[in-house]
Amino acid sequence: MTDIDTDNSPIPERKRGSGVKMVYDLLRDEILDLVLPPGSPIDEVQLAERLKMSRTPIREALVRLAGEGLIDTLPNRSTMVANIDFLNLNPFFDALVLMYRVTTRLAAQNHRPEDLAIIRGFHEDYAAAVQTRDPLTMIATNAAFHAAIAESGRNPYFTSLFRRLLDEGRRILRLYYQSYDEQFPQRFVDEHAAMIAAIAARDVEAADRLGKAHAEQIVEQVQKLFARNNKLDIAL
Amino acid sequence: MTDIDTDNSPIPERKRGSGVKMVYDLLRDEILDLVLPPGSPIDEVQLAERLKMSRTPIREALVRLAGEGLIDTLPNRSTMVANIDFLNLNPFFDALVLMYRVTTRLAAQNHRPEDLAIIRGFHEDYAAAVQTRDPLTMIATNAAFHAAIAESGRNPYFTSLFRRLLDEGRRILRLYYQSYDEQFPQRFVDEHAAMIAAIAARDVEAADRLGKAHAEQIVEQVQKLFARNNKLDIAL
DNA sequence: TGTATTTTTCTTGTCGACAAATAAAATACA
DNA sequence: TGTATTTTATTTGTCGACAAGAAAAATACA
Repeated sequence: MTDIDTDNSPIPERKRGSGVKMVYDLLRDEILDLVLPPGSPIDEVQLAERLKMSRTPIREALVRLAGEGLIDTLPNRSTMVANIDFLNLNPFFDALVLMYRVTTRLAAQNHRPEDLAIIRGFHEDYAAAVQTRDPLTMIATNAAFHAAIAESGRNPYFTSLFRRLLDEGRRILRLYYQSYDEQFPQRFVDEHAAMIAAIAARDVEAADRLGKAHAEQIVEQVQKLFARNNKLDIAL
Repeated sequence: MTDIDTDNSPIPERKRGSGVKMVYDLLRDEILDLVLPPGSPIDEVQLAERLKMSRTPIREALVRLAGEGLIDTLPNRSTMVANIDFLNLNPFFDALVLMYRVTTRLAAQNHRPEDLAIIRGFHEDYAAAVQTRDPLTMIATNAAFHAAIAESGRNPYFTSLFRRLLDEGRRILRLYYQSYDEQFPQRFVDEHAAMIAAIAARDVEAADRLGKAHAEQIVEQVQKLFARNNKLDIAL
């Protein structure tokens, strides 16, 4: 009964063609929620046994994840969850701030009425998650909120880069919420509301400004956190 | 003797692990050079026979190409070369201009001495291609030149998006050079030289300005071309 | 002749197996 | 005891095969 393998899954049958997507979604979530921390080895055979499928669909999912930079594959050797370069997050921050600006700006320009309903939906989900103080849900709904804004801007190139950055951000924020008190999320709720207002009013400049401020505020907080942690590490 | 299949390839042996990359590189080149035009069907079995390998590595290459948006995969049905939305290139142009600016700017900021040699190398390759009036090489070396600038800026997020845009640009420019006279490339050579100078001088603002002007100039030309073509199409 | 239904063909998604490449363990040797 | 070499074990990359879905062809029916 001390069996680690939890194979009482009641779904032995699976639709044709859903295999890759299933593995992809599962691994992606586990990576972004740090269930699989950076550097974790990923064993194809083990996964195949756990999900009761052959290695072929699993490999294809891994190829896709590697393309998105979520895992690293050493030729002929192991594959593992991609590491985060905490020592130099600047490229990440630069890209994040710019994409916050651009996507919010484009949303103000190009959104359609039906987009606002979706955006407001995620906004409320995030507010609810802040109330219940559930970090994982907070992080995920925050990312979904901004991804929805980007979608309404209707530039697939920006959207896909922004999605990738938000994904990476989920992993970084996960550490943030683990070690920092959670007073900021409420402020984010207010800022989100202001962004929605600017988008709805089609005020491009205001949207740009708010997106930039929102992003820089997040960056600043994360940088402050890491600066403190680094000092602690050195002190030890 | 009227056999279409050209299977007198003198390389029956192939190193382990090189299969996927080989297929990926081959298909990528053929797609970007429009040897496989947008909408072309891609048959796994046919490819497997041509390259004398099983379908497994081919499928993995296809998954990767799909992740980069170069092919579209219909579930349980065919997979084909991704189409280009000529009717609305604005998202592409917006992203392209911004990335030209950002990458050139970052290059001026973050490049190292050894980067300049690489950049100048591609610059000369491009100038040479202009002399010989070889469109395919012009397009490819132009993309390589700007990709090298992006690399020297050292922001992998921007670099990968820019690479994707340059790839897409290769396909679009391919049509440009097919139907337009080729007097512009020489002007591009001069603009490239100016960009290199600004980067070498670490003049961030000048680099930004030149990158923007260069990009907008290209966009303008392509738009002019398509406007003319559209009118012709309507006239017919 | 035109439409609906069945049959056939073709392509894809998945599987289990095998061999090459690498890492780990075991052994030999100084 | 420590290093070099062989042996074993593990894991990956590739293969050929098969069945599910969808498209095309063939047939039935009006």
